[in-house]
Amino acid sequence: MLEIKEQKIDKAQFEEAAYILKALANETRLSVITLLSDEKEKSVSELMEAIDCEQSLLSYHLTDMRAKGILNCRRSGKNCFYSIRNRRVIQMLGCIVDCN
Amino acid sequence: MLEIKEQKIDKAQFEEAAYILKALANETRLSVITLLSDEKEKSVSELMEAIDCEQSLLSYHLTDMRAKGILNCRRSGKNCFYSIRNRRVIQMLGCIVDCN
DNA sequence: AAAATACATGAATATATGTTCATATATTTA
DNA sequence: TAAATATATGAACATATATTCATGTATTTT
Repeated sequence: MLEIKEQKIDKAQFEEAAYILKALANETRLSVITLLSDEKEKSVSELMEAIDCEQSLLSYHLTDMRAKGILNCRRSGKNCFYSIRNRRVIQMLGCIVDCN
Repeated sequence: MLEIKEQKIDKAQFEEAAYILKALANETRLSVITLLSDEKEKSVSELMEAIDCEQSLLSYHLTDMRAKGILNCRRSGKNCFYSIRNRRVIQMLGCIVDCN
C-alpha cells in the first residue's frame, strides 16, 4: 500500500528570511537601500535630503537596520556615513523590484 | 562650475514593493508560499497539517494574502483550495531565500 | 568657551500585525 | 434533518512598527 507522503514544513527555516523581510518592508528603508546600492556610503544628511524624511524618523530606521545587520555606520567628523553591510541585500532588493 | 547632482528618491515607487514585502514577511506566510510553489493548490487542512498552525490563525493569514492579491482561493465541496495568484512571488521568494 | 552642526535617543502616542477563543456559515454525510 | 467537517469571521487582546517632539551628545567652527 502506497503511503501519501505528507509535506511537513519547518517554519524555523524561514525565521531569518522573515526577519530580514520585516526589516526591509518599508518605503523609507527601500529608499535607503537603493540610495546606498551604488557602493558609495552616504551621510545621514545626504539620505535625509534625498529621501525627504524627518531627521529623527530616518535615524530610527537607520539605527534599526544597523542593529539588524543590514547597514554599517562609520563616523567621520560631524557626519555618520551609512553603507550596506551585506551586498546580498541589494541582490535581493533587485529581485523584489524586478518581480513586481 | 560643476554642479553636484543630488539624487532624489521618489518613495512612492517603493509603495508596491513594500506592500508585498509586508504581506510576506512572516514565517507562516513564507511556509504557505513554499508549500504552494509546486504549482499545486492545497486545501486549508493540508496547509494546516503541514505547517502546524492553528486553524483560525492560518485562515487569517490566508484571507489576508488573498485580499492582497497574492493567493487565489477556490471552493470545492467542503474544502477551500489555495494557490498562488502570481508566480512572480515564487521567483521573489526564491531570491530571498537564496540571498540569505 | 560658546555657538553651530550632525546625529542619536527617550517618551509618548498612533497604527499595524499577530494571536486566541468563541461562534457563524457552507457543505457533506449519516 | 441532524450531526459532522471544513473554513471564515468577529471581538478582545498582545505585540510590533512607525511617527512626532523634545532633548542629549559628539564634533567642529567661531
